[in-house]
Amino acid sequence: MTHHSAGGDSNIGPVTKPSARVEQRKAELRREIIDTAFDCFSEKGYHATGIADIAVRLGIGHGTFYRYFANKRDIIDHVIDDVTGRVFTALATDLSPETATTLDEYTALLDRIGDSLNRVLLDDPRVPQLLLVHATGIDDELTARVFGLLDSTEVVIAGYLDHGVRCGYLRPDLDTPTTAKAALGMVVAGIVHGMRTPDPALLAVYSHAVRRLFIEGVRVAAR
Amino acid sequence: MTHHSAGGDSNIGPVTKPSARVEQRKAELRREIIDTAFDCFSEKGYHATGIADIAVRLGIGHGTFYRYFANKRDIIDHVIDDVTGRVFTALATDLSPETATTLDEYTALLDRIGDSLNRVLLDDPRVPQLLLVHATGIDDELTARVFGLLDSTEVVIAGYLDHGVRCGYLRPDLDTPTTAKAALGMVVAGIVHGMRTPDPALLAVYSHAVRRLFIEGVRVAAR
Amino acid sequence: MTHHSAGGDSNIGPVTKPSARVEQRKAELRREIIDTAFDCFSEKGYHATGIADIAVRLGIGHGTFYRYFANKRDIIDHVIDDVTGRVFTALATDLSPETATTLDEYTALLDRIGDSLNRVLLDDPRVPQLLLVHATGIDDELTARVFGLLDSTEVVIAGYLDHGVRCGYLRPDLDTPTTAKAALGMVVAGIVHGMRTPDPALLAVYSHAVRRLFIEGVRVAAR
Amino acid sequence: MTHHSAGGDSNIGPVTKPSARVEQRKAELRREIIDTAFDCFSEKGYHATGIADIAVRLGIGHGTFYRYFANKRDIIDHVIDDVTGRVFTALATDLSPETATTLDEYTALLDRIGDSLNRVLLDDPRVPQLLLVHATGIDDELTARVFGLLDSTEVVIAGYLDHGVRCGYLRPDLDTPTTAKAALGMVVAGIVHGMRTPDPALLAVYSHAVRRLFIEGVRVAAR
DNA sequence: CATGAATGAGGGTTCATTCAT
DNA sequence: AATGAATGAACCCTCATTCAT
Repeated sequence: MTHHSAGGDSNIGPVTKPSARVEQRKAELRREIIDTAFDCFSEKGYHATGIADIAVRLGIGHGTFYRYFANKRDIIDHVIDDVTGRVFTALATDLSPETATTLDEYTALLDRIGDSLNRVLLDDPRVPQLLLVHATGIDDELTARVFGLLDSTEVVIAGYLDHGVRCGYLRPDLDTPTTAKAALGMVVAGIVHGMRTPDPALLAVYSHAVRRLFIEGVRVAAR
Repeated sequence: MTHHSAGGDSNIGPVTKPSARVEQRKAELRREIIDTAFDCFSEKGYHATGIADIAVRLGIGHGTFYRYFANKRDIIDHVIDDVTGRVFTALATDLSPETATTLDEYTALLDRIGDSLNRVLLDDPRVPQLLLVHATGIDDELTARVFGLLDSTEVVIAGYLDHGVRCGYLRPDLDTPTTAKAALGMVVAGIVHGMRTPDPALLAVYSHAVRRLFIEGVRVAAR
Repeated sequence: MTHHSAGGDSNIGPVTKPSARVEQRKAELRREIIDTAFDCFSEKGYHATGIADIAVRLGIGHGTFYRYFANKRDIIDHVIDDVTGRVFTALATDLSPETATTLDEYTALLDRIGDSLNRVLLDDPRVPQLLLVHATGIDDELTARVFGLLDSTEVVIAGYLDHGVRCGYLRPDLDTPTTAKAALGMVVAGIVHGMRTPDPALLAVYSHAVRRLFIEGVRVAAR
Repeated sequence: MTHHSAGGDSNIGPVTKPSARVEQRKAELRREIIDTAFDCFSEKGYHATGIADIAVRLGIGHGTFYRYFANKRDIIDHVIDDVTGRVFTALATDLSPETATTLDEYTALLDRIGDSLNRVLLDDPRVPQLLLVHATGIDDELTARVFGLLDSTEVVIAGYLDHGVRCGYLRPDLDTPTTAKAALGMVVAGIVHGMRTPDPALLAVYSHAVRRLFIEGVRVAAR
């Protein structure tokens, strides 16, 4: 029964139907198109990128593109989705929710968050390039989505701050949503910085300065 | 501004030469084109705006446009220049360079800077709309210019911080350029916030929170 | 379905060779493709119908289509052939050639012809829809074929007229080919009418009016 | 004042404003586009004709086309309008409404109507070519318009018949709308005939046969 | 033999830019 | 100097057809 004849894919058990092979190949190509589109969009921008550019770079006919995505607008949506997903996944893995119960632990948490961000975004500066430089201004809807992303992040940060207030190592009167917005502002500034001059060392310096500013402010010896 | 012509043209008494009249009219129209282009670009974005849109809105032929600006790329440059100039002028008027010698004075100065920004930008949310949403991603060069603007602002902020350090009301070991970047991040976050939901009250809340965070950090009772 | 195993499946008596089975299946599918193509073409028109539309409606892959027909042009040809054949078959069955020997019999014959036409064409208004609305203008050759159809019909009609002349109940000086053309014009007008508003009653009224006009003309009491 | 200087078109009186010149030129080009589109559509059909074909044949850039017509659909509409108008104008000039009061006069009127039709349509067989061969099947709406044209004609014919009934030279029980439809069928058959083989002589023969059939029917000596 | 993924010619449409008036 | 008619490069998208599986 287990005749390992030619091919070997038509054997017993849950046979990978030929359609499954094809299905997988399609998923692969879809993935490749998204990736290549991501490359093009983040490098040249949405408007400067033609469907043909994506197709040529992938070595496929441009008609093929339209078998996988409805139109040009469709692909940028999927690219953004993909990038967003990747970023959030990467972040979510790393930072456990409320491990910090003291200020020191909190500082350490911030360290880790910063590191994660750096790893995710600076590993590939094309991510912020796409999200912050090229994705805005294509479309009202898309712009809204990017800002929505930032809003979500703010909420997450605010959650961390709330936790800190509850634990008593952050000011009890802290306006957490607003402070979250300010914090995110600093984070984004750092991301943009790293995007423009991708130097891990500089990033570390920035992270450190932000962390200290955030925790202690800039005044001399408090009191 | 760059009239290198012979003889002054705004000379009292002696007849305003016809050419001067014409020159003035041209300058006016040029100004109007820039303003209208600003309107269009900030509302619909660069790519969605056609030269015809600008011309129609102004009531001129679109051929005329090209007598004043070399091409579409040229006008966005001038619009950005114009906006930048307006912002800096407005800010420069208000905030005297180094009037703060104590932390309280410094806080007051920050107040005033914040107010100025609000007045300038939130008065017309189309300014950040243009600079942050629509101007990026048109062009590498233009993107660079927008970032250059932020860089310049950072330098200015860093100057303030240096002054504070010298005056002794800011931490002597403050990494001023880096802290400036973080500060600008918070400012930009506020601007974006105001651009999206233009509510002066919310803005004031944000300004206050940022100021306090900046001065004191977020920790409980320092030490 | 395509088990080409040994042994005939439904072979009574002399074995239907497997190839015959296949041959028959092919013929069936071919038939179905033509029918479905007819549906699509007559409903949406030639250009608005894609090969994919036909294939999807039939539940076959669109590649399969090309195993039965050379190209899109090919199928419309066969559809027209098929329709033409069906119409002529239906008509031929009913109307025996030269049964009319008196004017009354002739009138009765015209009745029957009219009824047949109605049955064939109005039963399915998609037939004239295809032939008269969609088939013309695709192609010079195809247009010619449709007109050829009409020409053939003219010849048939002329035959009937000749018979009437020979029998003496039609004017001896009747220009039969030309009159046939006029008669066909009236018939086609009726078909188009029925195609647009398929009401058997109206059709009957039209048939009657045409018959009387044809036989007697429109003048008052001849002479 | 009357300096007959160069040109001579800027003289006194209602000066043809330069804009008027241009306006006229635009109208001309618009006309030429319609004519050329008519040529292309009637020769090759709607689908086989590209905007580029029209433009090239006219010696203009294809972008220019879009300054005069919104899209491809728009031009066929205007072409049909134009053709329709031309036909109706030509017919309306010739055939005065109700000049016929006797059967003989009526016959003469039919003669003239026939001649007019011949002149209009056979002068340019491309007119029926466009209307009957190429215009149907492009679009439901356009097909409806063509049929509407025929309907209108039917109404006109019915009017003539009603007049004849009132005058007493046509059967009092004549179903005029229905007979009009039949009559139009014969006319269209003739037009199609002339379109396919444009021979005035044949046309005359057909006209004559139709007239006689129409007036007297085909039976022998009406008692 | 059936399938449908891949292909690319082809066509409609837009719009920045030029230039004759 | 102003105008806007003309232009054509460029781009998005469709769909008939091919061919490897």
